[in-house]
Amino acid sequence: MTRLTDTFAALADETRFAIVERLLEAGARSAGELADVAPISAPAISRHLKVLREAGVIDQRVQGSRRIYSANPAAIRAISDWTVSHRTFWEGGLERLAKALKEEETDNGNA
Amino acid sequence: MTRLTDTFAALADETRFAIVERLLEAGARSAGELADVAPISAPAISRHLKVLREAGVIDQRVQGSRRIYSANPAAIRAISDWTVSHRTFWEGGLERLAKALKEEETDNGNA
DNA sequence: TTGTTAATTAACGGTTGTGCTAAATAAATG
DNA sequence: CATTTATTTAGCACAACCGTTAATTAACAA
Repeated sequence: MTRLTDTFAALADETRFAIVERLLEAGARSAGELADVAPISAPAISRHLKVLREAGVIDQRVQGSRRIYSANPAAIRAISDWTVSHRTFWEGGLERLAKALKEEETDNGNA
Repeated sequence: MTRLTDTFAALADETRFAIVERLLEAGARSAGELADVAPISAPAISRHLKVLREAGVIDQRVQGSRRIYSANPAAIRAISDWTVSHRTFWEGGLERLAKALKEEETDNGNA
């Protein structure tokens, strides 16, 4: 189990956050396909991927000469769980969550 | 509007995370009352509070010679909103969320 | 106004993070 | 087998982060 602070540290960098968002929205991608998230060198991207991987935010699988990365659901869920554990503080009532849930049930569209 | 990466950066430090958790769980506290979250000097705590404040994670109000700090609901909500915006990725179905919500409705206890 | 308490700011040093270029590794291709 | 492509590792520089002690600011109390 990685600490939540490590997860936050991994997501605290704009480039890494952009990488994770890309993986969340577009699905698994190779290192090369993630190169355009920021105007930095390939080695810099590679190191960001390493940081994310070591924090457990993304997973890696090797496919030939490519390394395919994907977001780790558990990491995002851990963050969500933390906010939920304090939900009564930041959310006055249940209306908003209930409404969102209801919309999903009927709507069933994606983000 | 603060960027989410700034919020994550603020919460990426163990001491700052502990401060925020204390404020979330125990409510508003003065700087002095937060001193015991970590075995570090008062100036160190003070600077962490400044980082959290500048990131919009906590609010400060002055009361005589004390500075009273409190968690900013909007910051936590922003994190929650982000996870929710990607919920379909990390949450296979709605069962878990629906269950948690249902428990809250009847139970209504806190964390 | 003198002293005490609460908290911050200033100045310094050590560690960590992030970028670069160059080099290395490993698979795919001719 | 030589070359190209994909990606990482190595080594270096610079900026940011975090802790400390000393000094400062502000409110409170005698």
